[in-house]
Amino acid sequence: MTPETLNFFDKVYQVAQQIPYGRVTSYGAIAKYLGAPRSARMVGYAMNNSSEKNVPAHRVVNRKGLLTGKHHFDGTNLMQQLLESEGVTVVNNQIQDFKNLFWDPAEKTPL
DNA sequence: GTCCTGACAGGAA
DNA sequence: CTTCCTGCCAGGA
Repeated sequence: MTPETLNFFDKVYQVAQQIPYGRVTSYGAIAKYLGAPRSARMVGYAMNNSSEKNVPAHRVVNRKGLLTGKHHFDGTNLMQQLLESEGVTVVNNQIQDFKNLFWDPAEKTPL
């Protein structure tokens, strides 16, 4: 693992921590923001180790607003619970009104 | 060293 | 609108 890789992972965590309460973003958006638009998968991979970090991984979903990473949380619907507790509506593992709740780290779009 | 896998994304059919 | 296929990059066997 190269130092650059460690930096990338660390950056991912930092960006994820910037996600506002009740907002969500995508792996690709984070990757693109870090200058690695082709490394969206690496963002998800980094999130795998986010358990030890203080990172709201539940606010990061794929571009369709689908909770693809819910299986990596303890419970079956823990990720959905966390989101709904923040006011985000989730139906069938999919975030409703995803486009409106989407938060681009580059744009930092306000609600 | 090769091969397989994965919390993705984008485009095509 | 949905489903399928390809490209990417890092890690583990």
